Amino acid sequence: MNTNYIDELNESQCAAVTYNDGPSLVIAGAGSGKTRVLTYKIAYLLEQENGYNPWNILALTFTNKAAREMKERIARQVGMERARYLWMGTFHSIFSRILRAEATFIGFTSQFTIYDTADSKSLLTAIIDQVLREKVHEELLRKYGNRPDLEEKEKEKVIELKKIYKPGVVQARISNAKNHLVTPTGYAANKEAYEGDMAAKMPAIRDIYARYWDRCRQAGAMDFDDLLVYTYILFRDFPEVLARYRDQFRYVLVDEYQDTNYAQHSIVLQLTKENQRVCVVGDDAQSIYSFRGADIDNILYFTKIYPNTKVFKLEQNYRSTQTIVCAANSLIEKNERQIRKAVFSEKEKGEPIGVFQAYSDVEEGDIVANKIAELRREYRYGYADFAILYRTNAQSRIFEEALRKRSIPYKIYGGLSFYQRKEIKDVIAYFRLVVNPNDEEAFKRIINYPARGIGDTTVGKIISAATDHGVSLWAALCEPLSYGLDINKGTHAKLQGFRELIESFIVDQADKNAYEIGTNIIRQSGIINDVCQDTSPENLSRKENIEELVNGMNDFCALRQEEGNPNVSLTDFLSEIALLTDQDSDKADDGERITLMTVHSAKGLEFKNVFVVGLEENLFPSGMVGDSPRALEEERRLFYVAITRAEEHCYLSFAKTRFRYGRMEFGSPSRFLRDIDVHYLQLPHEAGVSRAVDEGAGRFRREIEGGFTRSASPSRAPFGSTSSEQRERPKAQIIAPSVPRNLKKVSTVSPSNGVQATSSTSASIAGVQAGQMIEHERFGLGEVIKVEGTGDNAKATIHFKNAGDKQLLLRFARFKVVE
DNA sequence: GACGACGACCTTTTT
DNA sequence: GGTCGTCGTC
Repeated sequence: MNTNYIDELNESQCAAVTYNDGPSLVIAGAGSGKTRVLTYKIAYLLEQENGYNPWNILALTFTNKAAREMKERIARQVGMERARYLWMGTFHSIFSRILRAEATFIGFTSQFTIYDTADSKSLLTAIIDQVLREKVHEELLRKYGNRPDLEEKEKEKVIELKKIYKPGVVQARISNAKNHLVTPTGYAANKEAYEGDMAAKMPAIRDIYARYWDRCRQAGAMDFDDLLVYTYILFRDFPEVLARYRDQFRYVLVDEYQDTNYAQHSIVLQLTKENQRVCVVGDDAQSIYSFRGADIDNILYFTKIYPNTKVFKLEQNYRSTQTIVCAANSLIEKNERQIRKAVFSEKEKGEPIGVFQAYSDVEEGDIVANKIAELRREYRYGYADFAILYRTNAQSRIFEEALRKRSIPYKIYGGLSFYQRKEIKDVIAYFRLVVNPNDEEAFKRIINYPARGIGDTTVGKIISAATDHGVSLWAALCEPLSYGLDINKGTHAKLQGFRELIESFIVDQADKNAYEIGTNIIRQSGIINDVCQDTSPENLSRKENIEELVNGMNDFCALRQEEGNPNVSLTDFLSEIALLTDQDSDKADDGERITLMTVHSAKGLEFKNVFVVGLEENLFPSGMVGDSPRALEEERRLFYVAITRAEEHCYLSFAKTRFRYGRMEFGSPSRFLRDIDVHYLQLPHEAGVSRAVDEGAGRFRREIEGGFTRSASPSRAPFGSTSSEQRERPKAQIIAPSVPRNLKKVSTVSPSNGVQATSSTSASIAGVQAGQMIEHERFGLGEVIKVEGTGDNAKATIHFKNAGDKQLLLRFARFKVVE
């Protein structure tokens, strides 16, 4: 435990940490130790005399990763036994926790489903179709009366309209409304919204929104935006509930405040308006998520909302060379809307930022790959010291090819996440339906998967019967007769078969943990058979993914049990994964690789060497900015984020021609290249772009610090990680015994609790004492601090070298004593 | 209900 | 250029 951490802070960091008499706004320039300030501030709050209890502190972040890392760092300061009771997490996860506890107030159950973006889009597609049909039908009826011969015309009209009502666009508008806390009623009454819809030729959006809202409620489901909207409504309509949380959260901290939207801002205000104990940290220059509803005004005008705000500016950059910092400053200066600050670095001056011109996108790939090889030779960098950042994911392919050609290892971020894969979504849909049978999207997904002869026609009938009677699809399925379902005997039997299957799982669920019920479902639903039908590569990979999921569930249950939570239900598992993203299961640190990612996903990261590529007009800045100055400024901030990821070397490149949408296109260098003071650039020796190279920038010799790599934080996904360490552990067998090929030998599953009994759960655990060193399967080496309780309740506090302090129930803990 | 052909589409994406 | 959704055929 480190008690003198205050000494490690610079003056402004220290001031920000120790001030807590009122609202504070910490403007944290890139690389200025923002996370350090937040963690130390929380530690400081906990350790003050008459200080705060951990559960009095609410700390909100945007990513699970940020929350986890911060919690670990705080645990290092104040110990895990206190840190674990902090309310620290993403907006969405904290609010879903609150909503599950208070679900009845807003007419939900605590089992509510969380629809991901795909679910919500799929539901919207269905609703758009429905609403348009009805509208067109009504209109023709009104105009011409009942004429069956107009059916064709009706169909055509619907198809035409569907081209305008694109699900993605409709979804964005509804999401935007929710982010501004506008409910369907409010939307219908909102003149501005209606005019916007008319301008977009989509007057029916208000109806679509209303129906979407109702259908979600009917299904007992919330989308990501609803988690915010309903939290706001809960606090607004039930002052006694708000009072409870307001009294509990005596101090509220928000990370990345520049990325908050109106709803998030409003909820923070609900909680803090009265006592004003709030601290927000952020950098307006790094606000790059306005397309997701983030409103930079929240940070720009924070001091207007909280008039007594004390503002702290962290301006010393500890990450980058002076040249990189100055170049970035000269760029961001071109923005109007910002909080002025003077970021500076006291590191070496460093080398100028190299600018490369390529004739084609392919050549750009070659130039970058060659430069990487050159830098590696010259400075002995590891592969992990490099990142290639681009504006769009589509640009990654060229660089992949260039790197592959030279056998340079790389990893790509982005693309389909684990939980977005079809086979995983199918399995999860079963889980979801078992937990919440009203879940419409889960229902539609699996009613005929694996194929059981229930086709689209039947599903269509169920849907219209359900909507006509205002019940869920499940309710309609259970009582087809009462809801006037017109189906034949055979279909009826198939439907009831499905109902019985799901009901058997529901019954099963009562006395089984998530892992057991999960494997049961996968076996008995027929998913296994479907996946094992043949050994095609796709099926093999699907099988592996499902195994991965099951292993994740096993880990999840085991971990929760170790922490003293014996009954891990399917609901627990689902609510955990609903808000997980791929970034959370960091398969990242599996060695020496170059990183390829979009600038957006690079936010918050740092690399010794950064290549920002594709700096062309209509690409970076994106062609979508049009003539909107606001959008252009956001693109500029995005470029600012890109440059400030670099610690030692930064390179910018553009190509004169590029393949896009299958066509060769000509491009011109990005206007952003001209926004950077030429003093900090090393321009290519080409006519037109060439300028005198600044010799004064000098050259710095980097001290080569031996063959090290930056030690990545030991953070890890709560479970389901794909790291190699865990791959080596025995896997649970879920595949039908008839097809055991290719499967590694697996351990037996103990019938009592469903958790693997492994060799490391040895008898020696009975004699664990303080002071011993142990090796845990998951957390690695650690020292036993103390042991309390006896028998089944025996609990050890262990200080892990890489994972911080943990309290584990010996009964379940999987470790062995080492000498 | 499965499969192949054809056409429309295309930014970024913390949850 | 690559993906996804729709439509027509067996």
